Amino acid sequence: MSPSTSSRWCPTPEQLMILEELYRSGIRTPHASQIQRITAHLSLYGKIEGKNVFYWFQNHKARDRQKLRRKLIKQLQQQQPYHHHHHHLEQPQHIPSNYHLFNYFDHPPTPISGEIEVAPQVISHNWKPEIPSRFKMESPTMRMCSHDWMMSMVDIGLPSPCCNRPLKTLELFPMTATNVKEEHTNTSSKHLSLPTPTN
Amino acid sequence: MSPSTSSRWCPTPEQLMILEELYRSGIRTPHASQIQRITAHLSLYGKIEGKNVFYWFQNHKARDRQKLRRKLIKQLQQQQPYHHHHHHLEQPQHIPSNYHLFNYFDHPPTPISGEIEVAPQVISHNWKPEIPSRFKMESPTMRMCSHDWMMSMVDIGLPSPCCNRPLKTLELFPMTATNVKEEHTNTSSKHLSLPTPTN
DNA sequence: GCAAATTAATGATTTATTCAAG
DNA sequence: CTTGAATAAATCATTAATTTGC
Repeated sequence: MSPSTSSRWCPTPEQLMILEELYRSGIRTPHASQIQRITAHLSLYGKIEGKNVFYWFQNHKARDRQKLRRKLIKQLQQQQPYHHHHHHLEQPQHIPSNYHLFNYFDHPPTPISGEIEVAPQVISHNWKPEIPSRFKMESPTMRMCSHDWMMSMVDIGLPSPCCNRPLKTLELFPMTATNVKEEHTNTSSKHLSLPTPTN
Repeated sequence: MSPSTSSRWCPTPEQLMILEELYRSGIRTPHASQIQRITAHLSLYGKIEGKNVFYWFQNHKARDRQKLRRKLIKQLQQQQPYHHHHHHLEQPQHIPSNYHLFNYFDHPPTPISGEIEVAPQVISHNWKPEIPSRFKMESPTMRMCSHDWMMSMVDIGLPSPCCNRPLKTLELFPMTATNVKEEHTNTSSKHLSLPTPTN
C-alpha cells in the first residue's frame, strides 16, 4: 500500500501529546465545538479530521476504563475469597421492617452529606466476573438460578405493567470458562480486504 | 485496605452486577420485602446488609438522574461558546457530537424512491468512510500557543472551576457531564511521555 | 541486519442501552 | 409505544512492535 493512501489516521507525536494532555485535564467526550477547535489546532501538526478526534476520545476513554476495570476485578478477586454460605446464611442481617419508611422520609440516619461515593461508579459498568465453582450452586438460597430469581424480583418490583422492556438476555453468570472476555485476539476472521481504496 | 477494617460496605463485582441488572430491569425503590430478598441473595457473594441495598438504590437512582440532567445542561450550554476572543477560523459547520451516526444518515440519500433500500450493514464493511466535505477543516490560521489554547479548551471542558489538574486520589466532582470517575493511566502513550508539568 | 510471521495497539464501525419527548 | 439523541460496549480492521529464522 502506498503511504499516501493510508486508510486510517496516524497521529503524530505532537498530536498525541496534546490529546493526552487534554484527556488528562479532564476532557472525555468533547462536543462539536470542542472537536472543531481541537481539530483545527491539531491540524497544525499533521493531517487530521474531526472524526479522528472524536474517535480518539471515545477509544481512549473506553480503554482507560477497561484497564481500570480489569485491575479492580483482579484486586477484588484476589482480596477476599469470601468465606461463608456454609450453613444457615439465608438469614439476612437484620433488616428493620421499617425500611420502607425510608422511602417516605428519604433521610438516612447517617446522612451521606453531598459527596459522591466513588466506589460503585468506578466499576459500575459491564464486566464479566469470574465466579469460582464453589459459589455456583451450593447454597440453598441459590437453588433458583439467578435469572429466575431476578425475574421474580422484577415481578415484585413491577406489579404495574409499566416496564415491559424485553430484558435482553444478559449473561449474569459466565457459565464455565474462567475467561474474562477481553483480550479478544483477532484471529477470527482475517479475510483479505479489498485492494483498491478509492482514495 | 483490608476489608475487615473497612468502615463501609464495598460491593463485590458480583453484587454490583446483580444490583445493576435489577436496576436496569426497572427496580428503583425496592420495598422492605424486596430489600430483604435481594440482601439474602447478595450475601452469597460477600458481606452485605439491607441498608446497603437500600442506599445503593437510592444513590444509583439519584446519580442517574443527576448525570442525565448535567449532560443535557452541558450540551445545551456548549452550543454557544462561540463568543470567545478571536475566531476567524470558526466555521458555521455544525459538527454533531455523534460523528459515527453520520455514516447512517449521510451516505445513502435514497436515490431510488419507492423501494426498500438494502440495509446499510450489508454493504457497510467495505464502505470507504469519507466524511463529507463540510466536516473537513480548512487550514487554520490561529497561532495561539498551545498552552493557552489548551487552557481554553479545558476551560470549556470543565465548567466546574475546581478541577484543572488530575486528582490522583479521589475526585469528588465530575469533570465532564457523562464520565465515570475513572482515573487515567498516564503512561499510555508510546510515542511521547509528558512529564506532568503542572505539579 | 532483514523481512516474513506473529502479536499487541489502536483507529474506525457497529450494536445496544438509556432517558425522555412526541 | 415509538422515536430521537447521545454514548458506552463490543467488535472489526489496520497499523506498529516484536519475534523468529535465516
